[in-house]
Amino acid sequence: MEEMRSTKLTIYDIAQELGISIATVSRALNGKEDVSEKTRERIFETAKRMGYKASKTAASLSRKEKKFAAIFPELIHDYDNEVRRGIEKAVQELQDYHVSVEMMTIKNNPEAFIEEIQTLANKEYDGILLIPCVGEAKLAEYLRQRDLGKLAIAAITTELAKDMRIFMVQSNGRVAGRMAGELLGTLLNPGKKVALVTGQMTSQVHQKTAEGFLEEIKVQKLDFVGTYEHYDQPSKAYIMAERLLKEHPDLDGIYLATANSVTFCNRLVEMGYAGKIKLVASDVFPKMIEFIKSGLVFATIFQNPFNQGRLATRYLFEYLVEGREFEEDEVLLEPQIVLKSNLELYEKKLLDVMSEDILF
Amino acid sequence: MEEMRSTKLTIYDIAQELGISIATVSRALNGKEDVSEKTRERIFETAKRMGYKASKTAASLSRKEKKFAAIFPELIHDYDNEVRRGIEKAVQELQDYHVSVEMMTIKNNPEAFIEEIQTLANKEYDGILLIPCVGEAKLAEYLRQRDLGKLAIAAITTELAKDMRIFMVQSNGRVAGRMAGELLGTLLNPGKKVALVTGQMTSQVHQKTAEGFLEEIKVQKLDFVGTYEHYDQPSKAYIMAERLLKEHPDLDGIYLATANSVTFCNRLVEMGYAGKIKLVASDVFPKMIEFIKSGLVFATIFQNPFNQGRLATRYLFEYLVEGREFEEDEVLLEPQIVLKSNLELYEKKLLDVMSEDILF
DNA sequence: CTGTTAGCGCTTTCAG
DNA sequence: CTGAAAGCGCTAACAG
Repeated sequence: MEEMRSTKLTIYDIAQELGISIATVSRALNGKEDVSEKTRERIFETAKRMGYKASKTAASLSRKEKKFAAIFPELIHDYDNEVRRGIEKAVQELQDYHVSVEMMTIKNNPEAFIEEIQTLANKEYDGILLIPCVGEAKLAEYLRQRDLGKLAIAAITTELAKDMRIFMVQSNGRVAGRMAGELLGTLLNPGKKVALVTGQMTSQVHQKTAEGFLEEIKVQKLDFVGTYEHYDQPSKAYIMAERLLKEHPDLDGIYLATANSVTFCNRLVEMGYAGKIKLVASDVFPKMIEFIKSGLVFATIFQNPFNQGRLATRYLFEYLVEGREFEEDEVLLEPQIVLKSNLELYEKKLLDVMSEDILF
Repeated sequence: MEEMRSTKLTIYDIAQELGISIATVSRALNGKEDVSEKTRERIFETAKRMGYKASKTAASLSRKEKKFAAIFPELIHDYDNEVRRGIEKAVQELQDYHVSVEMMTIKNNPEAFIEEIQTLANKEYDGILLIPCVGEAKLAEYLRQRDLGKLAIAAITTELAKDMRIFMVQSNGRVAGRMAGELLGTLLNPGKKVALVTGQMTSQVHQKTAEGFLEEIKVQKLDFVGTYEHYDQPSKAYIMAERLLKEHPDLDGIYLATANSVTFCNRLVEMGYAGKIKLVASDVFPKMIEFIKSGLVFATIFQNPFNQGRLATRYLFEYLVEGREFEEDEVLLEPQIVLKSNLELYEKKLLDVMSEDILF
């Protein structure tokens, strides 16, 4: 029978307790300059003692607008699109909290990205949401050399030095890899041959995914024949499918660890391997839905890009507005298994812009 | 480069446009009595035309508190506990929105429940969150006979007549059943014998789960030997395990569609069937985690009770405060597959009270 | 470094 | 049925 909300304690109360003005209390609590260290301490102490909880609603009613920008690369992938939808969802949820988020599309190279970021920093933006572009390593390097002022960067599956970002949101690659391994293990008897097909191993997520996969492959006692990288380029994927099957014509299973595997799959079908090789893939996008329906792909590991976008936006807000601290610099989302039997739920998700994942 | 937030349009603007007071606009927009049909219409029309969006933050700053209660049965299950945590999470998220949620624990029978509900209705509560008690059918019947005034009921996996509740939140039983069927199908060759073990088939969720399972079993060409109900009673579950294996000593797989299957599993192990029969189960709770780790259970279908509680609370709030309409009377959450390889994520979830599922 | 004051957008008495 | 006015809790100038 516990009450879950006490009668509201306000800055007014704590000001009164201390015999000072509410303005000072507000300043202190929000970490503004211009408050003596001594009173600041007293304020924090009493706030804590009295059990004060700030009202976000009241705050955002008077606060000046926080400006965010989300930077997307041109030539948007299904993945980016989902991230974008997630950000839009978060914006909608935050609409009463006095934040604006500008979506911008930039040339897909680190130079263009760094310039845009610099510009935003100068334009007094408060925070930016960074979606992966090619050449992440370079971007990270450029970033070090710039003065971004107080601009806060939230990375979505993008590698940056830890001190250059507030946090990074991404899928739990290691677990995703293990899941793929376990699924192939249940599909195939011990000793069967499996390969890993991926985009670029330079990326940390892909590396972790690969690690998890290899780990599990060992547990499942499958025979690992090698990793094949196609750098997310359709032409390479095409050729690579041929090479892989030439080198291992008796291959039994493949884990397609990158979302950009359509070309690869198509080539597989052309070569008559449909149904002969067990496939576990990554992500859910229109073409993948078809592959699963047709039975070409047995399962896919959903990495929830929508939630990646949504969470990143929300966390950035909490960091900037509520002063939330992030001990864990990496926020890992749980990958989910999608089979034919639950495919419809994800199919719906892609279509349904208003989908209620609840994140809230 | 679109701005995602326009400069705020307030009731003040629409009052001015119409040459009336903001009070009237507020009343009309909130569906209060005491506004002539004519002005109400004009107000709605202009609000729409001007693209007015109410500010929830401003509203909840002045609104009087909404009172909710969540009614739990005594002798709480793991399931209830998770639901409870979800509700608490939602309350925390809504803390600035001027709602209070009282958690109450009631004897586990429909009579006690109906009395409590009636009491709450008289005490001017605005809404209640209903967690399943035994004898749901009776509760539904009793409910019809009472005058609950304006009390809004949100059901969590509880069957009520549609006009007696605002909505019901539950897991997508049909899909869960299909998923279990597909998993058994990949584990077992066509023609193998499988059984369904469940709690009570009277409940709608269980029925749908069973339907989905049977449907998929057919697709997988497995041999279905029958449904076994143990009414969630440990003693029955114990005996039933024996009966099932006596009737089908050559059984190959079982889908344990109810969370209360620990006794059943234990008996299975005692009888020496561990490893001989493939098991797919339901939900994730401490004991189930052990079963999966040990390999006794291959997979379990997570039904996300935490999110059921969280969503229900949030939706009730949206209904009561924001006037949200629910075309879909049933809100179905997506079941998730938990294997050994991703178990750690769910294990963590159970422990981590503050887990960020985002739902939000 | 600190206090005063004017709102933010809305709901709710209290008077008509 | 409608309007005036007093806040809800907080922030942001503006004065000290």
